Amino acid sequence: MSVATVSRALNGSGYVSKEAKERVMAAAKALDYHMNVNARSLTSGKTYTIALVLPDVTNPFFPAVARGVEDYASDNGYCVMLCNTDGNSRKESDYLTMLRSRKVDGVIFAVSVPSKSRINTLLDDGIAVVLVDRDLGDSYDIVKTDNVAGAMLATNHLISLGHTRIAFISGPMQLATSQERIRGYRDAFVSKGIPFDEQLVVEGDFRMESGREAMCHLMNRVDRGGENGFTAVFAANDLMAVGAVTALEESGFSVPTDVAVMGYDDINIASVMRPRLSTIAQPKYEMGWIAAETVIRRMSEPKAPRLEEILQPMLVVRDSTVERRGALA
Amino acid sequence: MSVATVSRALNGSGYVSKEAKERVMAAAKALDYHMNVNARSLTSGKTYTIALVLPDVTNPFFPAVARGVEDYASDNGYCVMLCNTDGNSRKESDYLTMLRSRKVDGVIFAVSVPSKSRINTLLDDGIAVVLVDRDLGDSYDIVKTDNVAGAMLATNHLISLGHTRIAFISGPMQLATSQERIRGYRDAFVSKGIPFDEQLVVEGDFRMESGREAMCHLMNRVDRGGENGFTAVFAANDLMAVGAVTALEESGFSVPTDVAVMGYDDINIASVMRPRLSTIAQPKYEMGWIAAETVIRRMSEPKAPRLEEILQPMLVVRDSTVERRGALA
DNA sequence: AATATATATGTAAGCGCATACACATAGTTG
DNA sequence: CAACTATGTGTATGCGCTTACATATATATT
Repeated sequence: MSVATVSRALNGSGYVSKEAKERVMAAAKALDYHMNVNARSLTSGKTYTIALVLPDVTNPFFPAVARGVEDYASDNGYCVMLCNTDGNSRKESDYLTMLRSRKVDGVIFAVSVPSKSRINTLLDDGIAVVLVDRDLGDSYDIVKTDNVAGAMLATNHLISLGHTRIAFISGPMQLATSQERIRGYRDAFVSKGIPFDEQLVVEGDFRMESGREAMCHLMNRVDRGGENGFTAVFAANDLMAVGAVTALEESGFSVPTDVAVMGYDDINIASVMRPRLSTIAQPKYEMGWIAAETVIRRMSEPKAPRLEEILQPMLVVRDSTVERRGALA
Repeated sequence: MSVATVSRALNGSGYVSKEAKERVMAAAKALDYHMNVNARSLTSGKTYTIALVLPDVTNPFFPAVARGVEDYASDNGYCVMLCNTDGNSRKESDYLTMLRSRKVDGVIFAVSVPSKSRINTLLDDGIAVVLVDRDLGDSYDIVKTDNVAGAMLATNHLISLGHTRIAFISGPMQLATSQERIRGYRDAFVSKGIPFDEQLVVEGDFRMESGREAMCHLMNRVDRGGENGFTAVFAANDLMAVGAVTALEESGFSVPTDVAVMGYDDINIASVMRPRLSTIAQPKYEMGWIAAETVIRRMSEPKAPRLEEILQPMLVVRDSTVERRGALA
C-alpha cells in the first residue's frame, strides 16, 4: 500500500479499490489519524483559512458580524482568524503582511485607514479580499448597507417629528461609511427644503466616549452664543448615541423630552438602555455571513466582475425620539 | 548562495557572513518576499496559532476575553482562530478535531459540555490547552475568577440591604461556573444563619431570553400559592439579569422598588440600562490576556505543574439593588 | 483474438522550508 | 608551523502531503 493510494483513498480522488479504501479507513480510525491540513496546503495552495480584520471586537457592532462570518465559514470548511486593528494604521498593516505569510485564502476587511495599495498587495498575492461595512470606492468587493438611505431614514424620522435643528455626530471623516451617513443626513434636509447648519455636525470616532465629548461640544456652543441650538441629535452609531445621552443627562437634560436622540446599528444595548434608543438597524449577522460567502466565491473566480452586496437598513423607533419640544432650541 | 544560507540569514540562525546576510535581506525586500509560515511549520512543528473556543462571541462577556487573548497572542507572534460552539456538543467536538488537524499550538477553551476525554485527546496530540472561565476539576490549566467569592459578594450585598428571600437564576447546571456561583449564593445564607429556600433557584442558560423565562417561572409560583415570595433576584450573569428585569417590568413590577436585581459579569449593558445594574465585575480582558499567556507558557513546558490563575471579582453597586421593600414577599 | 478502455496501484518528484553533515577558509594557540 | 577552533557555505534529506506518470490487471469492444 503506497502513500499515493492512501492519499487517494482519504480524498476520494482517482481510482481506489473498495477493498483498499476500506483498509485505509479502518487504519485511519484505529490510529485516530487526522490529516495535517498545513502540509496539504503546501501542495494544494489552499489553507482553508480566512481572516476577519476589524477595528475592535469589543465594539458591539462587530461580534454579530464575526458570528455571521464564522457560521458561513465553518459550514464550508474554513477557519477564521480574528484580527483587531484598533483603527491603527500600523497594526492594520502588520496584520496584513502577517496574513500574507500565512497564506490565508481570503480576508474580510473592515478598513480603518483607507489604503488601496495595501489591499492591492493582498490581491497580487492571490488573496481574495472583500470589504465589509466600510467601502473604498468601486475597486473592491463589498458588503455593506445603504448608509445614505439609512441616514435619510433617521433624519426624516426626526424631521417628521417636527425637528429641524438636528445635530449630527459623525464617525471618522476618512471613512466612506461616515461620508455616506453624513450625506444621507444632508440629503434629508435638502429634500424637504429645510435649511441645514454645518455647525451642527461634529466628528466622533464611533466610540462611546467620543459621543459624550461631541455632545458636550454641541451643548457648550449653545450655551455660549445662544446660537446653534438643536432639538435632536443623530449619532452615526449607537455607541456614540449612548455617550451623547449620558452627556445630556449629566447636564440635566432629559431624553427625549429635552432633546431627541437617534442612533445607528441597533446593537443590543439600544433596546435595553433607558430611554430605549431609536435607531437604524443593520443586518449585522447577514453582513458577515454574506461577506464570508463572497470571499469564498471570489477565491474561485479571481477575475469575475466586482461583487457588491448592499443590504437595506431599517428604521427602529423606540423611546429616545419624540415630537419636538426642545429645551436647547 | 544556497537555500541553506538564505534560510540562515532570514532566521538569524547558524553562521552567516554579514555580507551574505545583507544581500539576502536586500533581495527579500526587493522581491517583497515573505516567509511561508505554513511551510515552515512543517519542519518546525509550530504553527504559531492558537484557537479560542467559546460558546458565542455574541454574548457580550466574550468579546472582551477574546480581545485580551488576541492582544497577548499577537504581541507574541501568534494568530488566533475564533470558534463558536453555541454550547453544542457536536460543534464543540467537530471544532476540536478540526483544530487537531490544523496543528494549532494551543487552545483556549471556554467549555460548554464538560468532557475530559476530548481535552485529553488534544493534550495527547501535544496541543496546549487552558480553560477559561469554566473549570473542569483540577486536571487542566485554568484562568478564571473566584466564582464562589463573587456570588457571595453579590448575595451578601443583597442580604445587607435587608433581603432574605433572594431568588437565584443560575447558569447551566453542568458547568462548574454555575455550581460555584450557586455555592457562593448558598454559603452566604449559611454564614449569616439565614434559612435558605431551594425553591428559589431556577436554571437558565446564560442567555437573555432564559433570564426572562426564569423570572416568569418565579413570579408564577408566587402568584399561585402565596408561597415562594422573594424581594430580590440574583442572576448568574448580566444577560439573564436583563431578561429578568424585562420580565419584571412586563408584569408591572418595578426594579428596584418592588424587587432588587443583581447581575454578574459587568458587561457594558449593565451600566447603560435603566435601572443601572448592580453586578459582580469580572476582569474579562485580563482573563483572556492571562489565558493567552498561560497557553503559550504551557507550550514550552508541557510537563510543568498545573497552572491556576484565579482572579478576584468585584462588587459594583448601581441602581438595581436597594433596601428591601418587596411587593413579592 | 486483438485492441481499446476502465480500474487499480506504485514510483518519484515537488510544495517551501530547516537542518544535520560535510567541507572550506580564517583566525588562535602553543 | 602544526593542530585546533571559530566562521561561513553548500549538499542532501525530510517534514506530510498531492499528483503526474508509469505500469499492471480486468473488462469491454469490434
